[in-house]
Amino acid sequence: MNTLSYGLLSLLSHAADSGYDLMLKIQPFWPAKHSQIYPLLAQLESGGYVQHKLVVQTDKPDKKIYSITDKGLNALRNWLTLPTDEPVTRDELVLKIFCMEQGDTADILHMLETRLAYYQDQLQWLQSKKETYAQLNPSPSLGIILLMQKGEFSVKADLEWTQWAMRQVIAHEKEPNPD
Amino acid sequence: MNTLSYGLLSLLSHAADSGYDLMLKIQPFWPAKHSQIYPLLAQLESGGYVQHKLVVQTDKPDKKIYSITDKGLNALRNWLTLPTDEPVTRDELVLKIFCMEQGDTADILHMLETRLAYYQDQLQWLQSKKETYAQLNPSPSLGIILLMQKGEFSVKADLEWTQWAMRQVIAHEKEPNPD
DNA sequence: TTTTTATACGTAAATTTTGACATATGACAG
DNA sequence: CTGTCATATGTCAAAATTTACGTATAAAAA
Repeated sequence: MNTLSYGLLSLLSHAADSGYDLMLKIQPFWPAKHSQIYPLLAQLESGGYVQHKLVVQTDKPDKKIYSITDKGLNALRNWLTLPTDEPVTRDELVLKIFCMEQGDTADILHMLETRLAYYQDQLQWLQSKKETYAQLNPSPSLGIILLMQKGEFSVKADLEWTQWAMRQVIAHEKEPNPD
Repeated sequence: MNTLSYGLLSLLSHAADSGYDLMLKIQPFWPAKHSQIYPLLAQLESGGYVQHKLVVQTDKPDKKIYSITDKGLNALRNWLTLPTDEPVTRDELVLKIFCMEQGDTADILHMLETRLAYYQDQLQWLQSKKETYAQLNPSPSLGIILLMQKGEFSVKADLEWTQWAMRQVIAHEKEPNPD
C-alpha cells in the first residue's frame, strides 16, 4: 500500500468511481497515468480494499465502477493517524533559473511568460471549480474547501513571483552595468 | 540527458563541486539521493559534459571535484532554449485532507501542526541563506536572488494556508451542527 | 470521409527514484 | 573505547512513474 493507493481510497471515500475518472480527478493532487492506476485498482481489489461492478454504456465504452469496502475504510482511517511525508516538488524551471546567466534574456522571459500563462490557467480552473462546487453542493465538505483554498494560496503566490521575476529580468537586462 | 543531469550541469556552471556537495545542494530544487547522483556524474563524464580531479584530504575522505566542460556549457545553453516541463508536486497531506472526515480531528490537527513546523523551518533556513549569501557575495547572481524569493513566496503562502486551515478545522470541530 | 478527440480498459518496457548494502576516515559523545 | 555522526564514494535491487503499444466505441471536427 503506497501513497497513490491511499490517494485512490481517499477519492473513493467520497463516491464510487471508474478508474478512468479516478485517474483524471487525482491529477491535481498526485499526478499519475492510467497505466499506473488500473493495475493499482486491481491490486487493491485483490487485497479486498475496493470492489467493482461493470457498468454497460451504449454511448461510451463500458466501465468498471469501483467502491471502497469496510476494509478499505479502516485502512484509510489508520493511514490518517500515521506520520505524513514531506511534500516533494520538482520544477525544471528553477533549475533553468539557477543558470539563467548562461542563456539569452529573451529565452528566459519566454519561459517565464509560458509559466505565467500556466499559473493563470490553473487559477481560472480553480475558481471555476470553486463556483460549480458551491452551486452543486449545499453542505460542502470541509476537506474540499481547504484544498481549493490551498490551491488558490499556492497558485497566487507562484503567479505573483512570476510577474515579479519577469520585471527583475527586464530591469536587469536594461541596466546590466549600473556604473 | 534527463532533467537531473541538466540540474547538475546547472549547479556546476556556478562552481566546481564534489558529488556529495552537489547532492546536498540540489535537494531544495530537485530531491535526489547520492545513489542517483554518483552514477549520473560518471555518465556525464563519459559523455564529456563534466570532468573531475581527485582531491586528497587529510581530515576527511578524499573527494572528486567535478567541473563543467565546454560541451557541458553548450548543452546547458541549448537546454535553456527548449520548452520547460510543468512543475510536479506530490504531497501526501493533501490526499489526507481530502478524506479528513474519516479521521479524528486531533489527528488532522496534529498533522497540520507538524506541517506548520516544517514550513517554519523552511522559512528560517531560507532567510538565513539569504543573509549569508548577501554577506559573502558582493555582486549576487540574479538567478539565485530570484530562486530565494520564489522559495520565500511559496513557503509564506503555504504557512498562511496551514494556519488558516488549522483555524477552520478547530471552528468546524466546535460547531459541527450550526442549527 | 477521414482524422482527431474523449471515453474506457489493459499490458510491457523503459526510465526515474528510493532503499539497502558496502567501505572508509576523523570527530565527538557517551 | 565504543557507538554515532558527517564526510565521501560506490553498487544493486526494488519500487514508482512514464512512455509506448494495444483494443474499442461514439461524437465531433477537418
